[in-house]
Amino acid sequence: MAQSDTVDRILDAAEVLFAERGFSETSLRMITSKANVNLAAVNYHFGSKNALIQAVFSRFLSPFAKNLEAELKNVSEKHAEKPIDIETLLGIVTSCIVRVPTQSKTGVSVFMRLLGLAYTQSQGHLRRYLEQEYSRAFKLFMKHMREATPQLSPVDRFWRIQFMLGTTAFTMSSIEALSDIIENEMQVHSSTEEVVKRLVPFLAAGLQAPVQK
Amino acid sequence: MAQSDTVDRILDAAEVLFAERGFSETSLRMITSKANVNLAAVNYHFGSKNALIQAVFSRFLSPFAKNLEAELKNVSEKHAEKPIDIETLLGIVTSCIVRVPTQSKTGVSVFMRLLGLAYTQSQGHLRRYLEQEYSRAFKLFMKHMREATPQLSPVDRFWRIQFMLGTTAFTMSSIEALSDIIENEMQVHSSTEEVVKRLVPFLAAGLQAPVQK
DNA sequence: TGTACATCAGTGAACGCGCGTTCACTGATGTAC
DNA sequence: TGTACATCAGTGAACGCGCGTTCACTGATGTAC
Repeated sequence: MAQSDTVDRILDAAEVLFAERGFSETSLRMITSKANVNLAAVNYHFGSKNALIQAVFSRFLSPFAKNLEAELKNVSEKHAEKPIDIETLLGIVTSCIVRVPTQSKTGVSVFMRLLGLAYTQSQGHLRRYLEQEYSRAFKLFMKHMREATPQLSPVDRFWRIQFMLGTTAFTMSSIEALSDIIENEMQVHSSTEEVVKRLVPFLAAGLQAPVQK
Repeated sequence: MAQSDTVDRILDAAEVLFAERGFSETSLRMITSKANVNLAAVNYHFGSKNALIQAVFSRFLSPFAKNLEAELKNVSEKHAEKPIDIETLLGIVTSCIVRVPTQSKTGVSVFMRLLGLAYTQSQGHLRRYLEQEYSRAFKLFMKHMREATPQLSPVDRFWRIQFMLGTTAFTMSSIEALSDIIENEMQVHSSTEEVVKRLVPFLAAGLQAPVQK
């Protein structure tokens, strides 16, 4: 056991358990026993349970944000000042997500479920941490979103982007349960990648729907 | 204090606190002290915390399900065997939701946030209870959904309905936070009803989006 | 090269706390005879 | 009409439990002289 592979073992176990059960429903004792690590090691290495939660997110959000910023800059240079259309924009986001987990330890679906939970269960400290930590990538993405939907008023755009994030977050947070249901009822297997492929046209159509009255 | 208005006081307090904080983050002591009621009264009247959670949902879901079934039957008779279109269908659902809270004690947004949390935080017992209790209304709604989207394959329809539920649940569960943000940033006030009005075209467009490949 | 000390990852046991639940009890109201 | 008993809403205090956190400690490794 090399020096401080303990830290990674804790992060791996926490990532999986948080994704399976949520944050307040996962105790440090569950995490440390899954990781085969002493209970006190979490507070030794991370300081608190909240700091551990944030560290779990950093480990996968940091490479994602880096990918996203790079890719957005790259594509917008190719587009030579013309705005990127919505489908391309959403495609960039999903491809950046899919590209991360090779760096992380577990599959895409765990990653996705955590993203869903982050929006859905966040207890304040996490939301504040994420906003502060990834505001640059988020603002860049929003700039392109603005350019891709010039027909929308700021208020309509705001709400539609929230609807889009909501759909994604929710779907991702319950993707395992939903895949099981459809496998039972219709004998069709759905990978996370396939679900994302179905999600993109739904979102793009919703974003571009005519505004009512 | 008339006989067993205690029960209603507990339900009122629990409804508000669950909506504000989620289920496992709300303790019985918070509920009973807000309700000005003895701690033991919850277990006396409901038996357990889980049973209280279910009771909170029943109190608003039962009239909603009743409204919905009646309205669906009513409108489909008028349509004389022709399928109801999506916009009308979604309009029926939202109008049935909006019509409930006069029977319940608190506003629409609490109701909505609870609906969101039910999907998002449900700890198994709640999901099982809701599925069993309201399967008839749900199946009726699904039948009309099927007829309104004949162009979709069963798998596509399944996923798009989940996307739709997800968008709604998520938006409703964070509607307060989002309304605050937009009020700060753009000086625009958004009532729950207005957000729902924005949501419907988004959902309808997503549901009817062309299927990719 | 040897010794003394500092640093650091990790440990085992305990801490205090808030939780859901239980239990013996009270006091008001209804019912039977 | 009066008495004995049953029912029922509500109470106060305690129960055991699992939680996140703390603390004194160990033992290995690195550093200074």
